[in-house]
Amino acid sequence: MSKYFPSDFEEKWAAQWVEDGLFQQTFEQTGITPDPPSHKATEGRGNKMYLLYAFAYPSGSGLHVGHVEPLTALDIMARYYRSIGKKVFFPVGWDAFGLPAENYAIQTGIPPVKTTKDAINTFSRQIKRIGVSYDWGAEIATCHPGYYKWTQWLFLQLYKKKLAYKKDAPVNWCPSCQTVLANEQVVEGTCERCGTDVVQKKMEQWFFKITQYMDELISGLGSLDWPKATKLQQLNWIGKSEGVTTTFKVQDMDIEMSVFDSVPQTYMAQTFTIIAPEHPLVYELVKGTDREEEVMAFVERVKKKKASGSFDFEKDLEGIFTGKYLEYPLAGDRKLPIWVASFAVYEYGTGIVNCSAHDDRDFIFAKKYGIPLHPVMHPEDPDEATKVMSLEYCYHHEHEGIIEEPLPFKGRRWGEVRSDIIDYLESTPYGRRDTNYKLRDWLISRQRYWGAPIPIVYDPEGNAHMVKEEHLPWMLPTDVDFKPTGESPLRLSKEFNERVEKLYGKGWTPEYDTMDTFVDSSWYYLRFTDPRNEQEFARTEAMKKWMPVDFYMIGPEHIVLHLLYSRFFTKFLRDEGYLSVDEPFAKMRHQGMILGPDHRKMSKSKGNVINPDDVINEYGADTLRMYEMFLGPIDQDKPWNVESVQGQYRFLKRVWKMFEGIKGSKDQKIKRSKDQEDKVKGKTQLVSLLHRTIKKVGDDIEQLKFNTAIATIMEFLNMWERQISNSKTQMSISDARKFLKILSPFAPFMTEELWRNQLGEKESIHMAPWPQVDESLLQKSTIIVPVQVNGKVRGRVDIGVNDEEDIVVEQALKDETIIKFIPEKTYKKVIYIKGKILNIIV
RNA sequence: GGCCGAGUGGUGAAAUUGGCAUACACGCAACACUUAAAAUGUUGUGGGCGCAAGCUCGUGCGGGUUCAAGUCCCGCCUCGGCCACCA
Repeated sequence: MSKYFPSDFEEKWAAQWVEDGLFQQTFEQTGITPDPPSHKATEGRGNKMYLLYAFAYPSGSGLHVGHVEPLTALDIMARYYRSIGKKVFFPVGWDAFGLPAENYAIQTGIPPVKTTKDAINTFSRQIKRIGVSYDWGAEIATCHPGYYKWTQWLFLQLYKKKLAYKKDAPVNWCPSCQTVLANEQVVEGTCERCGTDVVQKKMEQWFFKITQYMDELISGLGSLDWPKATKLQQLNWIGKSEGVTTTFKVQDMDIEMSVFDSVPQTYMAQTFTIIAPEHPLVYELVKGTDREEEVMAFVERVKKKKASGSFDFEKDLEGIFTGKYLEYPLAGDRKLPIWVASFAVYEYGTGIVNCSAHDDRDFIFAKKYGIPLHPVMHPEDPDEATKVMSLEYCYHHEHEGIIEEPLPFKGRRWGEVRSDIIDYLESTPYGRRDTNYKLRDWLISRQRYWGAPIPIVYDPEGNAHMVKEEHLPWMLPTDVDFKPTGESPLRLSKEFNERVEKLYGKGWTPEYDTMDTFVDSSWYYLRFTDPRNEQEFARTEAMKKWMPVDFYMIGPEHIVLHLLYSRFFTKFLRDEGYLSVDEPFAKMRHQGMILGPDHRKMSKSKGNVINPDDVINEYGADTLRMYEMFLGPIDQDKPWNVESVQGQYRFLKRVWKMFEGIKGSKDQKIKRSKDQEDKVKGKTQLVSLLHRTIKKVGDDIEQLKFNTAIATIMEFLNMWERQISNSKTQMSISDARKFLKILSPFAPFMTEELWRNQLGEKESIHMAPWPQVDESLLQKSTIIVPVQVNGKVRGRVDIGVNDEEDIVVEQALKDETIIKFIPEKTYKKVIYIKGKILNIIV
């Protein structure tokens, strides 16, 4: 047998597995008869295990070490769950539409179809090279007409239910990408992709009415096994808040204004009203008055500042008086001056707020412009109360204080009075209980080429009609120019325009926009269950068989958008009768980021990028996999260490060497002669450790603790080598086989090579069952227990596992080093935690 | 500003969930093999004191609970992530 050269066999086995179809066609088992539930099942419904890694965008630069970590983790799970008898479904697909390919086309003129195909080929090759046991038979790509046909179908279903609608709305526009961006794609006022300042623009846009499902998107989180932080972020994003909406008349005008307030306790403190600069009512208020010019100039200035992204609410806290007053009969004949204020948010609530002394921003604003304030709550300390009432500082409404007004509630506590005040406001003609959300409907229109065309056509009067289902897939035209013009590229396609007139009539025109790629990627896990179906997006039985996804691994960057959208689609399709699950992803975790050796995020400009191909060329794919899994906990950010990689290579070489000695040796019965006693003892110890290792590796994989699983395997190898050199004890072949098997999910290539060539097995190691743990071997008969005196470890005793306290104490008191610390030879108290520790208190 | 997470050797990190702190690995040092290097192997490796057995301090800082705290409680400090004008 030659030395360990991974390049000798890794690619051979990768090709062989594909040829033998080892991990293939699981989706075809989609079945009609569900499998009987397994007792081994710890996750998943019955015996199925749907494993999913976030839909990858096939970028031109190829696979990154950051992809290798989650891919390997899922692959380990896939191989492990298969060997304990689960039906594993582990499909692969490509989130293939999107801006980078189109931007590249703008630069080079190479069509996105071509670059995307190349990129997918590169990714596929690399993923196969690291041995990911994907089911390639279920491969899908969102840019394929066979896929986007159903994305368009989904759009039409939403349209039929009025959950897809068109509206003229101010949108975020990126001047560089020449496209509309969703709120979520605007980062600090700049475009998420190119960093250009985003501007506001009004356009007719298509929306999905995700807000229809807001309450269920909140309540559904309860049942999910997701990281706590992720759930919280979703909650914050939806931003539900309950309160009161009150409506009042503007003095001397025929205008009513509504305001939302989630802190209605302040209502008697409210002394002025602010309105967002973007609000159309601003113009109505000042139109034709002597304030019109000044106010509208202010509005323009603030809007521009906000659009540029440089708006800072503390620095730019400013406003202007409209000259109008809001009638406020809740406080007698009080009139609230109406101000346009830079910090009022048009998109939230009604865009109009009544302000009081009990809010930091309101307080600062009022002080700045000399607007009177009227505090109604104060602290219990009388000195402090005087300061608050004389407006020395803002006593924030989140503090627990004593209510002064309204009089019927006087003397009660702030937090406790809230509900009663809402009831009171509801009993007046002005208020009603109300709920507000931060979540907006989902803007899906994109003035872009490389996406799924929106399946809508317009008649000559401009009315929207659905593209007929028999015309799906509504093909993306190819005769387009990629130069950005601010128009949708599809507008200039001759074929596209002619197609519509031919199919629908003279003067009919297509919708030129394409869909946000998040639409494509928010239902792909359903298509996987029935990827070649041409009649339906997926058969109901197929989805019933596999859904929900049992384990989903995605990067933390997808916490908000992708997950909310996917949950929305799932709930919609359930309501339409296609699906029987409420939530798509039962269990989810996030992989951490692999940082550069300098502990910073990898990037070309920093020159700290590690290329997985280089690592494979030097050490092989097994080493790369082992290293990334050994680095640390999967959900944590971890720096790459160039030198540490060799540690894994060294370990694999040692394993390889061990199996050199195995070939040809037979399982021998060791004679129980005197000189053989060491051997027997060593062998017993080794076998016992092997079974503990098998158990721990399995447990660790199920808990995603891949780093400690590997450490455990290493400990076993250390022991194995020591036994060979100390007592000349070799393990039996059947035990060596078990060892190889538990290593095989981590290092699939080397273990396969040794399994077949060294152990002479005919079937792949990856089809072999996980070794059974012999529970009787897990028990040790004697253990070493640390002995503490007054809480400090002073010695150890060797005792039987089941020995009771008095025996252990007796043993401990025989030990000279221990007795040294018990000068009086007596003790007050003894604490013995069975098998763990003995503490003697003197 | 809000929410979440994290601080353990020279480095990446373990710690059966309150029970021997530093498993496993990297690095480093010495030795063996070698003409030499690489590779490999052996031994050592938290700080201080000591020839040594051993003692003592030690998980960001300060307190507390407990027979026992990296782990639980209270108060700080530092770093990272996300959201940030949401009334």
